Amino acid sequence: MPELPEVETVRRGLAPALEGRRIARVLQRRPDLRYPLPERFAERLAGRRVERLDRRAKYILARLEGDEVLLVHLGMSGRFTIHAPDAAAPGAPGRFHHEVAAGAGGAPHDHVVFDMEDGTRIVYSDHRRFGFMDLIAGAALDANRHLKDLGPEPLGNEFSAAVLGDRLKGRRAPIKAALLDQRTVAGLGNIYVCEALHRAGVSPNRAASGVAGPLRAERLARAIRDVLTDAIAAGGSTLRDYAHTDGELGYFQHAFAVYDREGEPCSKPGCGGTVRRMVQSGRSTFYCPQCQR
DNA sequence: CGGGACTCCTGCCAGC
DNA sequence: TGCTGGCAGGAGTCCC
Repeated sequence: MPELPEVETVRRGLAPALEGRRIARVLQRRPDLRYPLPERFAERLAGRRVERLDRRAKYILARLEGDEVLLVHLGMSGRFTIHAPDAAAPGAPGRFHHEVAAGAGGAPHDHVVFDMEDGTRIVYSDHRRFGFMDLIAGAALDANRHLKDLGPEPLGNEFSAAVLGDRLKGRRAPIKAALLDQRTVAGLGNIYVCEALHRAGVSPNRAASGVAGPLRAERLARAIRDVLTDAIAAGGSTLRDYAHTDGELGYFQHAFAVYDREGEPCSKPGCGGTVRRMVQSGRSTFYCPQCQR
């Protein structure tokens, strides 16, 4: 379910296990995810210290010692699990067997395994393999093809009603499509676009340019910020330390107002409408035709 | 150029 | 029960 709030939750969950710690060894169990992994990927990561974990849009950026950055995108089904040394290898404290067998990191879709120097094992699995990883020089980060065209961080200072309005101006595509476009605002996906439009009372069918005026742009910008902030808060409060006991990160069910609620009554007080589902550019849109105009 | 259709991959679920 | 088609939270590429 990785949109911005889920990626942020994963980042926070991974941070204690990675920041300031050294990668002992990386096991790469296939040559590619969505794209080929970089040349000598595992070798280049072995022995490196992770200085900091950042997030940009839906990307996790692990800043490595030596000014390189490990870029991770979870795609649709990417997930990390953290395994403490004792839990994963009982009787062999702090160490794993050299071969990844049936235990942690050995499941069919466990594609990349990071063994930290302290014995913690971090496993990336991704059954649909829409996720990807790259290793980039820090200096080249802004020019990276995945990052260079991203719009503003919706929770950052650079995002405002004026900025949003400016980016919607003159665009004839439906607002739903414009918000899914990562160049407009970075980090929204299908769920939070639906939720934000519902909060803002804006029809997903409306042309983007029709939301560019100051009043609607303000309402929409606020809705975007609020819905993301609430979702991050829900992630943090639902998962102690952002991790389930089995170490899986970022997977929790939010209470959505419209997403996947076709046929249910609109939750807005006094609205009385019914949530509908339609398809826009091949993807489901959930909305209330009554209060979203 | 903006915008829409199509594409990658696997799993799951409703319906027959 | 078993098969089939549709659908899934992303985003790059191609074409008009």
